[in-house]
Amino acid sequence: MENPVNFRDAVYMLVGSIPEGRLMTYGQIAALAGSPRSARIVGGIAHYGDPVLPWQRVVNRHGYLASGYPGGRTAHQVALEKEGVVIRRQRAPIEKLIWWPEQILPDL
DNA sequence: CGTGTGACGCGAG
DNA sequence: CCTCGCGCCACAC
Repeated sequence: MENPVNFRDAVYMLVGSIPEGRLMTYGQIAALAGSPRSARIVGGIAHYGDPVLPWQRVVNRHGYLASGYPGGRTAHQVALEKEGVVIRRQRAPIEKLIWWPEQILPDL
């Protein structure tokens, strides 16, 4: 059985599964969705996709805030800080907050 | 059905 | 730590 879920649907599923206060990267989501080199596509889906999903929990490889987030980086920062994520110099501590669906990390 | 992206990633300087 | 350049590829139109 091939993957019955389209890339985009897989992205939706993954983004929707990110716990509050945790983060995932575009590349990581792309890889888990079955297309490791489509990180940019995830960004595109974030732009055109369902605005209800917690896109604020998706950041780039370095933890930097999304340049195209509705309302700009400021809005992105506010959304994350609401979940307790501390942003410093436009960057989130991705190393500590990254969420891995297949791996339960010990309590922080 | 062809074309142009881009909320990315990564190497190199 | 920073900037610059280019390959990538599903998606919107």
